Amino acid sequence: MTTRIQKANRKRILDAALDVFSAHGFRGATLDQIAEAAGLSKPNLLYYFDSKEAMHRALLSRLLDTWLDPLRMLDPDGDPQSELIAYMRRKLALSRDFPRESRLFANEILQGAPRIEDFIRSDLRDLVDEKAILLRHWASAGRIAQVDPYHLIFSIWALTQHYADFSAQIAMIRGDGGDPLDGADAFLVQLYTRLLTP
Amino acid sequence: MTTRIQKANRKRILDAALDVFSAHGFRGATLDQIAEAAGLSKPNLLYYFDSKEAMHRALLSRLLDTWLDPLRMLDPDGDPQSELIAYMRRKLALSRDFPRESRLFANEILQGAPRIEDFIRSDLRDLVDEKAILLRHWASAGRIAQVDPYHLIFSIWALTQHYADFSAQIAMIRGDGGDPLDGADAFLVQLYTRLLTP
DNA sequence: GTCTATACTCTGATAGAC
DNA sequence: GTCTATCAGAGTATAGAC
Repeated sequence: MTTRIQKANRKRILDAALDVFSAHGFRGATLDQIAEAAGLSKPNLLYYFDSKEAMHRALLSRLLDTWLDPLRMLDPDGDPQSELIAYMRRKLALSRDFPRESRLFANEILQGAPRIEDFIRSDLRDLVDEKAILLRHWASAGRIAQVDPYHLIFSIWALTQHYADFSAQIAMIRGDGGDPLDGADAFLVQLYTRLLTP
Repeated sequence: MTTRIQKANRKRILDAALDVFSAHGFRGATLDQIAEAAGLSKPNLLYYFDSKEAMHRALLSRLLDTWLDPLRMLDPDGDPQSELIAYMRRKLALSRDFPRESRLFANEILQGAPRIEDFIRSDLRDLVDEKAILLRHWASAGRIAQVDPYHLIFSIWALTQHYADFSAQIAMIRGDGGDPLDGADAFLVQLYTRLLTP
């Protein structure tokens, strides 16, 4: 039987591991750092997770489990332009609310996506292909401008995730006090409104 | 005296180190991998560079030395819209021609920019501030649309660097055969033309 | 369940022969 | 200049007491 304490400890460990993995990558992270951040001893970490890899896998699978949701929600029956702007906003909200998860993902891709290659080639690719067809329909029906659907999706990923993945740079340029995402929503709405209007 | 052979070996080592550092980050990279990629023994690497850090520093300083050039070239006396699109294209060309350098930079920022913080807070920040003023002038003179100058610059970074930093993902989604940047130029010209036209 | 102590591997760096 | 051999430290993981 799994107690409340066990659940709470697993949660604490994963939260600490997310801190460390997202900031240093898989190899750059050490169990010492994670133990320190979790307030537990190193062997105790390994009582809850079989290995460092197991922690990382747990984080990734938790992330991938919901990574597709924003794009999935793109409604074929909605207003095309509003739907796309709403999708962009859902992705931007993820960067605001879950920047560590975004950086964890970015680290994986930067390193050639060794641990999530299967996910990208199957689930993600299928979903993107499906939505690309939808975007093409919308474009040829004159409901949005003629744009390449794949680059349109990539652009939303690039622009929204940038605020999480490169937040260190943004903070250093804009002054560390304010919110790095300040004004991002208005700018991106303006950008996609102008891009998509037929 | 420095021989041709020494110069050539230093070059080989830096090239191999760029491969490894850009793919695995500083901590994730090992001297064994670099030695293997360079075709030299591990101690021989350390004959040419004092330490692993020294190799990394050499790569970063070489990179930062030219990192500002594309933005610097933004000409206050040119046509605003053409100048900005030309800037975007220079950045996109960097992603095409020097993807490893882009990933090296991305790795640094993801990890909080510990080694290039000074550069960002001084040189980069000053340049961005200077160009932001220029963009504001252009906007209030009605020569480009009213857009936030900082977010405009960030968007160019995000969109162009994405093609280098996330190329693994793009290749897996679009099919590994073709050039990940195929169609990117046309899409981005379309995007910025629509965004910037007053 | 949690800790101390420790085994064992990997990695950065050095010594010294050639 | 380049290599083989090796050291010292860090890092993951396990053993075993409590």
